[in-house]
Amino acid sequence: MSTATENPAGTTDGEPGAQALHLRVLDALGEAIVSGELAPGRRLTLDDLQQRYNISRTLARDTMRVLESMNLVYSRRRVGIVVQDPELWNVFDPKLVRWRLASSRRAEQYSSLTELRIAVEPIAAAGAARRAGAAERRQLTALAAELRRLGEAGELEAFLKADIAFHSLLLHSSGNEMFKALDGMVAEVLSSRTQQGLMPFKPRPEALEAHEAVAAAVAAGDAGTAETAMHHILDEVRTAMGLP
Amino acid sequence: MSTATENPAGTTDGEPGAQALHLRVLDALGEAIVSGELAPGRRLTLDDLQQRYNISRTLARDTMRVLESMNLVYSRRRVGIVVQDPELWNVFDPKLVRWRLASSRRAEQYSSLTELRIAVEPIAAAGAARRAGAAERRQLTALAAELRRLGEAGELEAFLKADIAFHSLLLHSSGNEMFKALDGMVAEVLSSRTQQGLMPFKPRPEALEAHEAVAAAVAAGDAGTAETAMHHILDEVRTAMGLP
DNA sequence: AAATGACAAAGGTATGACCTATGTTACATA
DNA sequence: TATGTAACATAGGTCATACCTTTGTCATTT
Repeated sequence: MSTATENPAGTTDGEPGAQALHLRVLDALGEAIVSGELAPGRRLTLDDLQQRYNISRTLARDTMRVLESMNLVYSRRRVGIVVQDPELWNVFDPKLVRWRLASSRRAEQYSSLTELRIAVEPIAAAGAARRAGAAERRQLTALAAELRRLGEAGELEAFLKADIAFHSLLLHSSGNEMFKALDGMVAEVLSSRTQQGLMPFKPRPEALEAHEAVAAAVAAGDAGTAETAMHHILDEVRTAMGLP
Repeated sequence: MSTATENPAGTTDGEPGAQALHLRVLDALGEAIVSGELAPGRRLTLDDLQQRYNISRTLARDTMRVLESMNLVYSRRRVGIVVQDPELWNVFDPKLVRWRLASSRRAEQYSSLTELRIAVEPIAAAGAARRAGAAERRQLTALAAELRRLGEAGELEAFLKADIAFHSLLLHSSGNEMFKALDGMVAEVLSSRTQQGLMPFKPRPEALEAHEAVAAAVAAGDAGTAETAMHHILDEVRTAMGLP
């Protein structure tokens, strides 16, 4: 086995420009850890990785370093690479969230994310009411109107898209860089609700009103009202998901 | 320059077991990017890194991979390593937070974190009221009592330590893994308040009462009250920091 | 039983080579 | 002149190998 001629990393090798090798290995290993296939405390060596994925030491090290930087593993001389306790993982890393959503533990990840939404989005709405730019306020109002139109027409797919745009824009208008960084995760949660049939055929009128209320409050610069209205939206979500 | 004999990475070489080389390089580069010394769009090459820090290509690549996984840079063939726009950074990565707190932009990082606390901690308190274990409830109550004692005695350092323990335990009792992961950042914010003299000589009585109220509500399993009481604590913080 | 020292395993680091994608430039063509 | 195209050089991607350093482990000694 001089060079990696034998289809490294178990790729099906179908599409040409698939992905960089190190990313595929990273994803594979990350998913293995997150799924519990490689349990906490499990010890690996660079040699294991090289053989398991048929890669060079360079790539094994690259992958390990990234995993280490996410606190999924740590490495010690003479010991090897050890899978960390989940308590220590950087659970805000988008890669990790993605892996968990793809695993059998997806339900837990969703409820964590939903609770995070419940916490953050009202404050983000208040922040937007204080700090959003004029264009953002206009766009938010427009999106709320579009949500009503699409919702009443029962166009669920388009509704989802607009809903994601609404919540994402709100986070971006909040003026808090950490809130902005949550937009991908919120989009993920919203998509999944629709895909898993957790959405009613038509959005409830209360939800439509609440979105309009948020947009109006943000447009008016009324932080308190924006926060409360966003709370109403999330109460909808909470009950829809059967949370307390 | 055959091997790295000339004091690589600019270490002062004083303490023997300082740190792994790759971590020092990572910190140095991360801080350089975060501080703006390496502005977004700035292009580097692996060769640059090797020379700048007097390291081998192996380490330059390791460092780059980690930075890439944090979205601080991206790398493209024939182009090099490009510093990303701050909008795209993984701002929840603890390393990044640490670098920013050490930079001249620390104030922005603090206000982002504080707003995040304002959002998360009340919901975490509510979660704790629902899901905390018996031992956690007892310990929270004990910590609230200790906070009163230390606060009234004016022992600021011990108070800070207990305060951190209180908020950290609350996050850990919330039953939400993502909230748990914020404990280090909350501790950081709390420490800084005291160090920067933003704390009154003695904690305000209202703050002490609010901590006791949170503990009592969690102990009683009263989620709504716990959430509200935590809001009061954070209102204190908000006004102390001069936020709206 | 405890301290000590030899040994070996595994990551840490350094080099050098070759592969491959891709920006750039120059040239040829319409 | 504008445009498509082919050659070229650059810089990361990947691999292989070698040596250093730390640190578990185990046998030896006291």
